[in-house]
Amino acid sequence: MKIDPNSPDLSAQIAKAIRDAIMSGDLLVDERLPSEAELADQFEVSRPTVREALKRLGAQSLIRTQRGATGGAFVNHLRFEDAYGQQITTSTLLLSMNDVSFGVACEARYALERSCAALASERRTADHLATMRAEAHRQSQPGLTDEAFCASDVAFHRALVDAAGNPVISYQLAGAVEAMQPLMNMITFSARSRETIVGLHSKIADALEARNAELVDNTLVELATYTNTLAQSVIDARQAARDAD
Amino acid sequence: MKIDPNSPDLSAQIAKAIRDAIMSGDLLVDERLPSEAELADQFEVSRPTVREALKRLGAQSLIRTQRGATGGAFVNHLRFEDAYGQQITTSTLLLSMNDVSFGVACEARYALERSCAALASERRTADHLATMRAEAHRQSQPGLTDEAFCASDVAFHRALVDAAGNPVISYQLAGAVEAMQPLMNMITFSARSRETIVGLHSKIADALEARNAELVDNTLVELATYTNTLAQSVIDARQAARDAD
DNA sequence: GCTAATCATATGTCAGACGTTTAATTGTCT
DNA sequence: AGACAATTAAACGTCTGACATATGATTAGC
Repeated sequence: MKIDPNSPDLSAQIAKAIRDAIMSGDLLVDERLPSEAELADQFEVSRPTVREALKRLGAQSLIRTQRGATGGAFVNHLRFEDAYGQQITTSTLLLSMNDVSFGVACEARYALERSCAALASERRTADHLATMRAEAHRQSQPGLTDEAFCASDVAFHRALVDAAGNPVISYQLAGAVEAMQPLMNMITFSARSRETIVGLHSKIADALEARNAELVDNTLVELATYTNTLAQSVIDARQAARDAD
Repeated sequence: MKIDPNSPDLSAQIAKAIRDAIMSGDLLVDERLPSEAELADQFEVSRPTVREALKRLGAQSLIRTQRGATGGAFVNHLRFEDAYGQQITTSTLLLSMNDVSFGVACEARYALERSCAALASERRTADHLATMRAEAHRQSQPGLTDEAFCASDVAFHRALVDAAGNPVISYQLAGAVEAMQPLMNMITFSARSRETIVGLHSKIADALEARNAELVDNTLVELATYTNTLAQSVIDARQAARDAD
C-alpha cells in the first residue's frame, strides 16, 4: 500500500490502495480499517485527504462507517440489493448520455430477458405469477398515467427476471430493465396499444404457469417487436411534425 | 436543492442533491458546477464537506474535476468504457461476498451469453473472429499458467459478446463474464480439459463465421455443461481431501 | 449487583491557510 | 502592430488544528 506523495490525487491513490486490499482479500468483510488518524499517519497525509478517499469507497458501497467509540470504517458486506441502485443509476445515465437509440436499448433488454425464459419456466413460484398478474391487472386499469403504466411494466418484467431464481441474473438485468423506463416514458400509449401489451403480458404469465418455456420466449419476441413498432411510430410522428415546421 | 443541516451526513445529502440534479437533467453534460467555495456558501457548509460530496460523485464517474483558472467540477459524459470498470469491480465483489456458488454464477453467465448468439452470428466482423481465433490459439499453447488461460478465456468471451454489436449488451455482460474469472482461476485445468475447451471455442468461432446461430447456441450450452462438470469434479476432490483429514 | 455518570475514542464538521495548476491579462520588445 | 514573456487571478489539492457529537467502556454510587 504505497502511494506517490508528489502526485496531485492522493485521495484517489489511497482509495485505490484500499480498494485493491479489499478485492484481493487482504481486508476481510466486516474487518475494521485503521482509524482516519492512523490511516493519515500510515499514508503520510492529512485526515481530510484520508476522509475523501473513504468517501469515495463509501460511494461504491465498499465500506461503511460508524461513529462512536468502537466506530470506524468497516469493509462492507456488499449485498445484491445494495448494488441494484448503483447499477440502475449508471445504466440510466449511460443510455441518456450516449444517444442510445430506443431500438438498441430495446434489443438489449429483450435479448437478455429472453435468457430467463427457460429458467423462469422451470422455477417460477406462485408468488412470481401473482406479482405478474397483479401488475398486468394494474396496467389494464383506465386512467393510469403513462408513467404509472411504464413503472408497472418494469415491475412486471422484474418479476419475470426474478422468477429465473438466479440472483446474479437478477442483478445484471436490473440495469437493463429499469434503465429502459425513461425511454418508455417518452411513448404515449393509446388505449389500443395498452390492451395489446397487457394481452402479451397475460400470455407470458400463462405460459410461465404452464411451464412452457418456448411460448414464453416467443411471446417475449412478440412483445419486443410490438414495442419497437410502437416506438418507431412515435418517432416517425415526431419527425413528421418537425418536417412540417 | 435543500439539505437538513442537523443530520450528520451533510456530504451525503449534498451528493444526493447534485446527483438528482444530474439525473433529472437540471445539470447538463459538460456543464460546470459552481466552485467549491460557492457550493459551500449555497449549502451553508464548509468546503471540506462539499469536497467530500464531490469525491463521492467522482467515484461514480458522475463528475470530473479540473484544476486551474477555468477549472472546477463538470458533469461527466459517462461513457460505456468508463462504466465497465465499476461494473466489473462490483460484480466481482458481489460474487465473492455472497457465497455465490460456481454453478449459479456459471448459469448466469452462459444464460446471458447465449442471448448474444443470434445477434453475433448476424453481425460478427472479421475482427471479432480474428480475436477469438487468436485467443483460442493462445489457449492451446503449452506452459500457459491457469491464470493466463482464464484471462484468455475471458478475452475470448468478450469478443463473442462484442460481436453482438450492441453496446448495452456488452456493458451489461462485462460484469457477468469478467467476474467469473476469480472463480475460474480456482480450477486447475488439465491438458486434457484445456484441449476440450479450446475445441469448443474453435467450434464457436467456426459457427460464428458460418453465421450458424443455432450451432453457436448449442456449443455454448455444451461449454457451460463441461465447465460445470469440471468445477464439480474439483469441488468433489476438495471435499474428499477434507473428509480424509 | 445494578444503574447512572463519566471518559475515551472515533467520526462529522468547521475555519483558515498555503501550494499548485492553468488560463487570461498585461507588459515589453521587435 | 504583432509576438512572446511575465504577471495575475481563479480554482482545485492539501494541511493544520479545533470543536461537536455519537457511542461503547469504565467507573462511581446506591
